[in-house]
Amino acid sequence: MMRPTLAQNYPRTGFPLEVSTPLGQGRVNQLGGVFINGRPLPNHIRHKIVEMAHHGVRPCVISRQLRVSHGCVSKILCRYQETGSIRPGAIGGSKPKGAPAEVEKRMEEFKRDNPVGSISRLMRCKFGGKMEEEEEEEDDEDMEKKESEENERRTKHSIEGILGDRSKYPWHGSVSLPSSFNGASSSWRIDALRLRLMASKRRGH
DNA sequence: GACGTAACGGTTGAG
DNA sequence: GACTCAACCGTTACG
Repeated sequence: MMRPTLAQNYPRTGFPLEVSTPLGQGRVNQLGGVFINGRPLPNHIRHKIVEMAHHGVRPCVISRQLRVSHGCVSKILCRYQETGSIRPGAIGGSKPKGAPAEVEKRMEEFKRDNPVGSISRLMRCKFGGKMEEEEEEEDDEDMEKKESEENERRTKHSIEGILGDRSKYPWHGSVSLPSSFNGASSSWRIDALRLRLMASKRRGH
């Protein structure tokens, strides 16, 4: 798919309006929402997106209401369909160089026995021990704790700090997976391909 | 107008 | 402690 040059997107700074917060981290998207480039949306926003979708609110409405780009709404909902989790993936770090042989063997066996769908989801069911929703709820509390700790530690990097008033988003609770949710998207796999391409370019191939 | 997707720059953290 | 690399993020714009 074609894409305009970055200069078209972000003529001057390489990004849209920067929000003049004391933190100097926030940026404003086209919908007027505040975001931190490279950082996940706050958990309660992600929750809200999923819940609204669950209630039949259309993605475009969610996008406008929460002032989150529709691409992001789409991504979050697709991820939710795929994994059953609203949480962002683990950012940063490196994968272990190699899984222990036993683990690899088990994964192979598991793949053979379950030749469909997302292995990760199956793995979660098999080894995670908890049901998705239950896990999600507990994780939320955990996340909330972690978030506030995180905020104290480094408010500078938190969109919560920029958005400030969390009481604006009183919504909190568990979300059940709509049965109509089915299917998958592969949009973010492109990133992996892209990086591979970049790496091979760097190596001169 | 709504939606899915591609391409991008940025952030993060293990190694 | 500084650096690299590969994972993720949310954005915009195209189709």
